Amino acid sequence: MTICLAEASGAMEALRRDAYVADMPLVCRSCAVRDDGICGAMTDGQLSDLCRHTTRRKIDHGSELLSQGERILSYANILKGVVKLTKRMSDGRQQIVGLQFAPNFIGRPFADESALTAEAATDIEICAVSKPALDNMMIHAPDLGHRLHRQALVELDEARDWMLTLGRKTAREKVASFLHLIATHSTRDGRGTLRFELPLSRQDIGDFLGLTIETVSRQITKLKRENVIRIENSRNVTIHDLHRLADVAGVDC
Amino acid sequence: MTICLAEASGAMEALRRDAYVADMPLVCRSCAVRDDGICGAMTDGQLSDLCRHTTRRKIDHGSELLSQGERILSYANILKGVVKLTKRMSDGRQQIVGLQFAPNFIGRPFADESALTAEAATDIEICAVSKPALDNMMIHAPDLGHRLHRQALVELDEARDWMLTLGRKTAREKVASFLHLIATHSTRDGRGTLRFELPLSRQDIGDFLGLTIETVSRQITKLKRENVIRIENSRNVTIHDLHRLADVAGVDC
DNA sequence: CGATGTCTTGAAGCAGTTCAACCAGGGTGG
DNA sequence: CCACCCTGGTTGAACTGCTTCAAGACATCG
Repeated sequence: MTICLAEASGAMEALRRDAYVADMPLVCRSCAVRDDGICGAMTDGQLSDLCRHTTRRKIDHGSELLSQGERILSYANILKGVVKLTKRMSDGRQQIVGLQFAPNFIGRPFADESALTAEAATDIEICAVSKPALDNMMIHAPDLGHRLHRQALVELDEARDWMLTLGRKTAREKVASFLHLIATHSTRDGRGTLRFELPLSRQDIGDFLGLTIETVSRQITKLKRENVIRIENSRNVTIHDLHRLADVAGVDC
Repeated sequence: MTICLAEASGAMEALRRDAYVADMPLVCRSCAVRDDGICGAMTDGQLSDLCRHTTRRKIDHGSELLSQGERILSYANILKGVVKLTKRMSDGRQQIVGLQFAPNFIGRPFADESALTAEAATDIEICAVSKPALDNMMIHAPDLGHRLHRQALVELDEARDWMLTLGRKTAREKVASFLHLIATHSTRDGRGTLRFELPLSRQDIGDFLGLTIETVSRQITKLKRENVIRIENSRNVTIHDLHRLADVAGVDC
């Protein structure tokens, strides 16, 4: 099932051997998220230590990183792209319970088995870390523990925010909330207007919002007609007035 | 607004002064949760240190411990009772995003301002701890940090489980899920049959499930008619077959 | 160019809401 | 002690927002 976070050996042996002697590992030097995520909490020394247990990978959208009920063998840093975390019921119903963007960390310390499925929503790039190696490092680097603790709390806040969306918002507000979420996680280019590509299919959006694909589509069309958003090719979104979108989403009230 | 987690000084000065010289603080000796929650991670010495910054309190149901948007000045351990965590929108809609039972810890490390409201669902008893004191202790007691980290992750798991309930289950399944949740958090007396009192009003249950009070009532009545549950005085529940309830709830699939 | 997958649109159905009345228990005061 | 109210819960009937089912549009790719 799982293609990435399950196996340990990687393809970059040579690079990593070099890295081991250097102050900062070679792979990490050009890393986009060297100072973010959990790596920001580590010294060059710790990093080159840990580096012997990491593997960089590119993964196509749709591939599972980790599967509900499966043993967790690795953690991972997202370097690029979006990962969706989903929960499934036996009859096929499913709910996306979280979206992870770069440079976030994926994994669940203190657990052997995954309670959810992690799947690449877009094509992604990750830096996988062997679980025992990081667990071990956590003992000796309290700063690392703090970062992970902090991220867990941020994810908890996000999950609870979304519970309000799922439980109490209308379809219109839900869709607007989703667009708002993606908008605020994309790099703002230019002043005011935001332009980004949706990382999720309509089906995924539905699974994230607890709606059907049709309802999502209808609400998007409606927001389009009202000029709250603009969409081309069903994935490329432009937002002129983020504040207005937030208003429709019922955010920040 | 907040009546408890905001102020620092308490009524048990004398007791606590005594506690300071003893190995294990006097207040803690008879404490029901001494070995659970976060206190279980502490030595007697640490405990008597921390003890100078704690206050035991009884609080009536309905009282707010902490209010959305307010500064966090204290943490608390729940010794008895149930606390609900809610999020409100400006138009009055609200969603319960978590229930906390004894001996859980309430609070949000690494944040100054609360993103949610904590309110006593039942009459409760808590042991409030000054935030700076515990924050400080966290630096020197990594074990404490781990416990808090662990609890945050458990809460995250619970939140995500509930997202599936909110987003993808029917009213019937939702109500059954709620009853199942409460059932599994109450002490099982006797073999098989469970008997407990609902800690939440119908309104609260609705706010927890993203339903109206009427729908909750109807579904409960239906489950009653089908002998999945028994209810007396609208609050005292008896469950003969927990497995059957789990089945109706769509849990564990 | 047809084939396939993704998205949109329409029409009908239904689960859950809304509005309104009613019921039960528990206090309060005459 | 009964009449009164008040709060929390139940039940009914009409409505509506979202789903379901079904068909069509659009884009991509062999």
